[in-house]
Amino acid sequence: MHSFTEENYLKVIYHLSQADTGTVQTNAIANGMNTKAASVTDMLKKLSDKKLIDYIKYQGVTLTEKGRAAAIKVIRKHRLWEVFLVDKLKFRWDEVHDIAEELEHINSPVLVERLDDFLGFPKRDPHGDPIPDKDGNFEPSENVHLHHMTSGKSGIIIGVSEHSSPFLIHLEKLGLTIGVPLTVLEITDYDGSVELMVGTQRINVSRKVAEHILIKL
Amino acid sequence: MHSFTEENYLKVIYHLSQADTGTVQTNAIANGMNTKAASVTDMLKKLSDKKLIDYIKYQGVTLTEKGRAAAIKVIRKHRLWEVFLVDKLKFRWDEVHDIAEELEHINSPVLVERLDDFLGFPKRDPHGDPIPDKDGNFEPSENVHLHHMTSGKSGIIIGVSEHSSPFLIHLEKLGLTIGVPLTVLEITDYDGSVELMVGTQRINVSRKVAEHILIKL
DNA sequence: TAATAGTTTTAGATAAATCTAAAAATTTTT
DNA sequence: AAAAATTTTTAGATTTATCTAAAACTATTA
Ligand SMILES: [Mn+2]
Ligand SMILES: [Mn+2]
Ligand SMILES: [Mn+2]
Ligand SMILES: [Mn+2]
Repeated sequence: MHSFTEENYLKVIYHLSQADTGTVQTNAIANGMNTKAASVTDMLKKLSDKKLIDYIKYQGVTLTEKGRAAAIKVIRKHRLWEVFLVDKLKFRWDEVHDIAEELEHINSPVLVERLDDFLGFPKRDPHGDPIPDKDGNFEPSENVHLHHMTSGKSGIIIGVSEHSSPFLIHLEKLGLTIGVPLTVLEITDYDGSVELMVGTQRINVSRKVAEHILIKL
Repeated sequence: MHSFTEENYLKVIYHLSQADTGTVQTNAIANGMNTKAASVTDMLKKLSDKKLIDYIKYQGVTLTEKGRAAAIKVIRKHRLWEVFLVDKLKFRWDEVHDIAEELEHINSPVLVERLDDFLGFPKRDPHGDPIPDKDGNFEPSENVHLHHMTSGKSGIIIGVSEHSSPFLIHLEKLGLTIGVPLTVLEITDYDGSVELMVGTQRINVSRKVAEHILIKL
């Protein structure tokens, strides 16, 4: 089995390789892991020895099929536990990420399958992220980030790409939760902030916020 | 917070100090932790520095109030998760111990309270062990081990003091599960095995098995 | 293309938890 | 109360994951 640390590295590498295509850089991983580049290099050698990543010195890394499968297993667990916490234990969507960061490392394949069954095989977690099935398959969401939309376009909020409590509480205050329909009035040239119509309300969100809201057109 | 390892040491020390009174010996801990006496000595120094145990070289250890409270928190989590696995996820009682060994280290006080609520504040786990409440209180069971009973006495099975899958599956085969009423016919002098009446069935269990069955008179 | 800036790797240390082998202390037996 | 047996502790290594500082490499800019 893989250590907690190895699993967290794999998850960070997976998410970075989703964000932009191409190889993942040492510094980006260090940032994602809240650690130093030197520590990352040490771990990259280890993950490479285990055939979880393809690694060429100075050239960045990509996940192997084995590494990708391992990363997706962890992500599946994370998202299933988040559903459990919200649906069954009545946590709010902004409270569950940190607990799921711990629960995602529990190692029992049968537990994951039983949990999935107990939850009714949910397709998405409380933040709108797709939940991989037991074979690792999921519909890669065709969603667009709010800051990439253009004036006049409409859609509904399908998810968020940041899970921190302050961010989610902020969204809630603005009434911007999953399932809410909206129309983009304008993307401001000056600061990139987005002017929205939500129901009868006119709302302005900063570019920083818009970058973490996912819209289904 | 305490590391997983520290928590496991505290739990082992707690259980050993329940088993027989007086101080707990280094070798007993080493046995319980599947480690070597030298490693235990190292850890005892660390736990002593943290004021979790009272430790005098060569004289064994006892838990401080702080140490006892920490141990009981872990035990509470272990037993609540076992109830979750059996009641909600439909695991058998012999399948849950190892998974609970991992789940017991998840660190979120609010999660434990929500879980307790979700499960309906159970008083006992699937093996009949009492579940400490959020303040650490529980009724210390006044039960007697089967091998300490005498001929003619009756009672019902209230719990088991071993949680391994082979043992529990063996009990299940004999029909000796929690809640079953029985009468002791004889404690054999020769090998300590116990002759039982369970319903209309006459059953013989070895001393080794009898040592791990708890009876409420 | 040569200097500069930025990124990544190596070298060497540290902290946690473990180990083996040997020394020290305690308990049991004669 | 010695001697023997057992238990416990120390000394010194090892493994994993981390760090800082310096060296090596790559990319950018002039
Ligand atoms: Mn999350
Ligand atoms: Mn994690
Ligand atoms: Mn158990
Ligand atoms: Mn444990």
